[in-house]
Amino acid sequence: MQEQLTRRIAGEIVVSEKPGDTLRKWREIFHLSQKEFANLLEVKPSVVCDFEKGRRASPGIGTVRRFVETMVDYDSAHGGKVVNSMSGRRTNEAIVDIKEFTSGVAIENMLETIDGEVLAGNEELIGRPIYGYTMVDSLKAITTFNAFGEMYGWSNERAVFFSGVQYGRSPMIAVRAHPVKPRMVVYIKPKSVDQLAPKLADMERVVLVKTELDEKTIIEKLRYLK
Amino acid sequence: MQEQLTRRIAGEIVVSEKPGDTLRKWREIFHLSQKEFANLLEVKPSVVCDFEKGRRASPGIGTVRRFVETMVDYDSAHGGKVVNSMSGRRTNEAIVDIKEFTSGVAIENMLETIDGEVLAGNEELIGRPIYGYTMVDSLKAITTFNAFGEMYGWSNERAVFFSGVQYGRSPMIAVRAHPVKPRMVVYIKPKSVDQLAPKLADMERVVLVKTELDEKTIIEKLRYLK
DNA sequence: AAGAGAATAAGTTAATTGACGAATTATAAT
DNA sequence: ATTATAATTCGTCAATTAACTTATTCTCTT
Repeated sequence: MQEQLTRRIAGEIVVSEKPGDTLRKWREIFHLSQKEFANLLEVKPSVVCDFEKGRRASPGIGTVRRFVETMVDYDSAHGGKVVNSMSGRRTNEAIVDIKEFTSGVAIENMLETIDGEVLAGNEELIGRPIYGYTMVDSLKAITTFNAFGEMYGWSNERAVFFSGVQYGRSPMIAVRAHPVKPRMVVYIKPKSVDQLAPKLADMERVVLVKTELDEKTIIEKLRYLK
Repeated sequence: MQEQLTRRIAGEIVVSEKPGDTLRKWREIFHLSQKEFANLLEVKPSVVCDFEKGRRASPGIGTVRRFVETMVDYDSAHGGKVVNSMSGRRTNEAIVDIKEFTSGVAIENMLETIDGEVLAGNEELIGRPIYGYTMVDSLKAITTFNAFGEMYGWSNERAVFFSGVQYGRSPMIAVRAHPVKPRMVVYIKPKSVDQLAPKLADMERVVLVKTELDEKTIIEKLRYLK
């Protein structure tokens, strides 16, 4: 949550026409005076002012990061009023885990890691890199309206893990129906796999895989993958 | 959409442990070689490498911005494969408009701009600043499951405009029910306003306002407010 | 095994940042 | 009106960035 917000603010500052104004806006949202803020940062107030007033037109990302993190951390340490007020959003119980890698991971690599059996997908598809994954509970994902949009993290070049799979049909149908497609779909301990599933996977050029590892183990193993 | 993605990537780079890796990740997602990317940026390939390899530990935000915008613009200009693939999310038809200001706007200011009549809220509440607004269609917002979480932009210190208001009760009840509260609620041309609404507003310390301007006019006027 | 393209490394220079402190100008609050 | 307190301006200077060039090392593909 904090991380999310930190990224968000940082992004806004970087892209902003007037980074200084944006920084100030956030300082004010956090109810900090320049002086207080400067104290937290262990710099002089004039430094804060220089940034806000744009004398420092293109601060380094280190500086931006420090500034933003300081605000967010400060707030968190004081009850997280602001941070929490931003968090009444985007928690979907269907999503068990969602993560981005810092760099690409070849699908083959992930296959090994999760001990996966390929149900659909050729050499070429398996060679492609993915940049993150999402793990969802199938039943909840289907009943929780809107879950499929939220499934995709920041890149759709990712793997989607489904747990609680019965026949393995619905998840692929959902993938087919949704405009955004993942590169890889993994069924976690499916009861069975309907023959339609691999067909749909082929049509969508998605690698379909099943694994007998359980959710926890998978998350654990993936933690150390990039 | 582009803007969104640009901010997102920029934020990720700034906060990243290894900004260079993150930059590279995105360059790869956009399917650009260092050389191609360097050409687009009109710099030498070694410059790209310098960043990716972290020789530039804390690049200026101007640089980051240029890099990210170049990738995103390039993609957009070539069919927007990547940009569009990220966009299968977060489109809620209930939301008519949503915007963040670059700096705080006093509620009083906004009142003038939209020619609003105060139904609830004292001096103190009216003096507070807001940092953005969201305009929603009441009916859709209520029928579209989950809309109330999405209503809040990046700060909840904002105004929420409701159009299509019948009795003006439901919107305030929704506000009351939701954990995150806006600072200001505006009814656009309400048919009537139930007496319960201002009571709820008082309880929540929210400024409740009605205006007889229509949606378009409001959006137009707000465009020039900060 | 050779050769091409991509990626890294290293050396260099001008421009900018990051930070300070002192002086100045708002902005409240008694 | 007076006194704090907060915010801004600006000159200065060491440290860093941004960018170029050229040379070297990977990594494929044929």
